[in-house]
Amino acid sequence: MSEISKAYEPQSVESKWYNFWEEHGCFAADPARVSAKRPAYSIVIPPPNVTGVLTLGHVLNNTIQDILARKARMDGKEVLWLPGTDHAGIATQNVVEKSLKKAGEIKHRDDLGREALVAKIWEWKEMYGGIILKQLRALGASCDWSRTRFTMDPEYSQCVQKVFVDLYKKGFIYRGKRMVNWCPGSLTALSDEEVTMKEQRGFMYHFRAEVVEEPGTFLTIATTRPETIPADTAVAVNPKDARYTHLVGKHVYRALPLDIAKEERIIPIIADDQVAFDFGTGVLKVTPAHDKVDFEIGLRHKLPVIDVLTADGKLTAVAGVDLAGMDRFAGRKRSVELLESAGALDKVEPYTNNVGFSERADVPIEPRLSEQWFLRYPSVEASRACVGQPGAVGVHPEDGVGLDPVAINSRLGEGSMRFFPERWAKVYDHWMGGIQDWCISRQLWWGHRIPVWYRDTEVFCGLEAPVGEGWVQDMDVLDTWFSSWLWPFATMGWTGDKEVDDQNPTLKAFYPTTDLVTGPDIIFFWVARMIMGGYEWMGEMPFQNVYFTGIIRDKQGRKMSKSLGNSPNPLDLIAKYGADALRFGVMRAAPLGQDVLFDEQSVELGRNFCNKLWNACRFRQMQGGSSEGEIRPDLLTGDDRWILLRLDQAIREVTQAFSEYKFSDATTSLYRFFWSEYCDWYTEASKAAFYGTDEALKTNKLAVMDFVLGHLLRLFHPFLPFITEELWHGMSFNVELPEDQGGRTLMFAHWPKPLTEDEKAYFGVDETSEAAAQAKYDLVVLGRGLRRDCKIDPAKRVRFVVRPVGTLATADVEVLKLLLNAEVLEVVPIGWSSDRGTPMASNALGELFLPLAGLIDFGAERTRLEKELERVRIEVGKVQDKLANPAFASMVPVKVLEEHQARLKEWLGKEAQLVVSLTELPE
RNA sequence: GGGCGGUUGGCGCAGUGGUUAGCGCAGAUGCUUUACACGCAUUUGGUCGGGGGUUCGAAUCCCUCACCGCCCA
Repeated sequence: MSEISKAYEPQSVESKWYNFWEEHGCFAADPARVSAKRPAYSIVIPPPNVTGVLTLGHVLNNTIQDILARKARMDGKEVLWLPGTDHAGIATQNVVEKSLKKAGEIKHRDDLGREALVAKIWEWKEMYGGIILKQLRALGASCDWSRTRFTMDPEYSQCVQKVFVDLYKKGFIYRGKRMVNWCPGSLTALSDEEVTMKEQRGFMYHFRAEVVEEPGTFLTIATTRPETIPADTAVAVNPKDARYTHLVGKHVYRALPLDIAKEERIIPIIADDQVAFDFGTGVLKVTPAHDKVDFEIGLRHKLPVIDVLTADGKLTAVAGVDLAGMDRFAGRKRSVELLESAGALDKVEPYTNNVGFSERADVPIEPRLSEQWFLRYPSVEASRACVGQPGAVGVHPEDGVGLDPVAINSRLGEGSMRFFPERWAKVYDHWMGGIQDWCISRQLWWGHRIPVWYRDTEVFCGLEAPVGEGWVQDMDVLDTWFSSWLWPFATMGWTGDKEVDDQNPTLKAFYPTTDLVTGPDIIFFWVARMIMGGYEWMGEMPFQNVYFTGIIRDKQGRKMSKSLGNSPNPLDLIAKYGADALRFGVMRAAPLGQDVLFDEQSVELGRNFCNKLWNACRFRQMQGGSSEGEIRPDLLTGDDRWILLRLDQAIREVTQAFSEYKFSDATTSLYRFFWSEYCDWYTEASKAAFYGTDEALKTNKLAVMDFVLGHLLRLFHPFLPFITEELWHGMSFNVELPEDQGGRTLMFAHWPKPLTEDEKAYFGVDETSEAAAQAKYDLVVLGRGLRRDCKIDPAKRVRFVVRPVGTLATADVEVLKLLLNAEVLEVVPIGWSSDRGTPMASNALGELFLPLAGLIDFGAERTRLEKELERVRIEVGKVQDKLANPAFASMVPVKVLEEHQARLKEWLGKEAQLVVSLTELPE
């Protein structure tokens, strides 16, 4: 740092150091280095979609991971941060299909056929896939790129197949014709987790159906989906519903379709407990083909199933000529018209209900009967038990009643896995408690093909196609999450062959992983399933701690979205402000457990912060001298001792914040220490020495500064990796350190430790020295206030007089003088008295006078003093009232009582002083 | 309907029984003071969502209501 620019310029610095780290293998994890003295630390990245580009959500998530990884390296751990991407079945296939259509290459995927399309997607993936991993480098992510994995790597695919076959053989996987969530947009089945409920404003249609056995009697039925009337195979009432019991067992004419003869539209009136009295008219139309509940009713009553919808959500000929070929929503309108024309429509009311939407395609899902593969989850008990419940002692809300405490604890786990924030453990436990089988087959082409083959009635499940002629492989692929749930070990070279895996050094060293950082929105999709997968195949949980980030929103609290255009491109922000600025800005705004309101201003603040750090080091450099000086305790000033104690405090706070995953707390502590304490007070005060002539004092102060800055850069490194590395070298803090402990790079410098008692004694720092310095700075603030109140030009250097309670060291006098911008600071003994009416302020250090030799406006001074007196008297009153309460004195702890008495004394002292000042003030 | 989270100065937050309720941003005023105007100094804003209770003492604990958000049905 021979020539230092006035402002920090991140662009060249960032690429320089990132390349340096990569070239020197700083991110590489080596299991051979793991030992008792060098424990392993590992994180697997939540693999972004291979089609993904960096968003602020990724910035938040990956900055946290990088901070954790870098902190762990400084703690002397062997760190593996394993990166990679997810093939993301539906999303990727959609993206590529769309781009092919746009390019005019195809009109429909059938134009290419399965094999050719998959080949095209691979081509696309090789060309554009994984851009996001390159973007993560710009953020400073210290991933071990040599271990980058993709969920469709050959080895990874092998894992997926093995797991399927294993579960099949264990009886956890079965195939069946069931009601599933069908996405008419993507033409595939979805799992329950991929369906999100959305409130929809629609209508409740009331229509009449005539009772066959009692002509002229009508049942009124309420429905939101009249287009499915042609698929009704019964109407149902509650058996206890007195309004309808007499009709049970009779029949009605189904209202639609109209082109079929009435006699062919007769359906039974049945009784079923599922029917709610108070919903609609209490009469439910039963449509087994198009509703989950109705399907179950249909099973119970052996009703036929009539399917009137195609895969892409159009009505079939079965729905009648009037509706055939129409889209389901157009069909809804049309069916209402038909009911009306037939005189069967009773009334239409606005109605708001929740409709399941396909998460990917954002269209309403269609419950649909189809042949799919399902998984009964394995290792559920262990997975549910391992997550520590908040306050997990006592009774479980659902079924803990009557269990003895030991049983409850083993059921709920001793919290061997921890969630941050803790409350997600409850959500997890609740879901695990009501877990439903997982529909794992998808009617897509991009993904892991299901390893099952058919020949006539034969079914074969295995890693390889069975020998013999005529076998046809299942057409479907597996849900993407069926590969993601193996991520923590499949990425580490797991094979499923125990003997081989036991010899796998990566697995041995780094599994289970230490931390997982992800969003709570995929707690069921991914986190829960990984836990079950971990137990099932590794016999252990896959991670020890799970940190759930918040959701990034704009400053108005809205979610980031493309359509709103409120989602800034992180790369633009990095180009404008620097990666460190972005990281710091985001982390400062992201408290544990809360959504992050993002504002570009916070990145600007990060930029300003980096610039301040840059300039603080620049100031130190400008004072000259080597950076290897030893601190001489005998030469320490009050300011030096104070900043050493503040540093100690900052180290404690930041380290503590890390242990609780409270990153915004850590940034707050760092911000306060560096800006408010080190810059505003210590650096400013140091100028008194640097502008002076005491060379020994100067040299010692430089040593203190280097000590503090050296620690400071380490504390900042996980948050601001680039600028800290640049300064670390620029300040030559690396020079005397061993190569692997900060000599080559700050990345491996040791994390700072708080001062030991011995060190404190050596430096002579204690609470007294801290309080003394604090009082000095307080007095400066009071003195500046006097200047302001007396309307003295800030640039004007004036005379101050200080009357200290004890003794004031020369260095302290110099500091006071400088910080007060005083021409002269006269120290006077206790007996000294000022001219009448001299403005004065006092605190624990002593009294400070601003003699103005007749320049003062006595009226203004009187107002100032009276205002102050009023404030002080209010406080005196408050404390007196408390102490006057007999219950207070008798019940309160001694410590609190003494504290109040001391406080009263202090206030009374101030009051007396003000009274004196006022009486002395000339009229 | 059930569960969870939130409500503290204009904005974002900290503060889980004992101070004069803090911090950052924004605002105001004044400063091109030789580290930094991406800066410095000073400074204005709050009866801690409403009500009730426990306590010598409540932003903090309990009850209740209201509003906002998320998840599950």
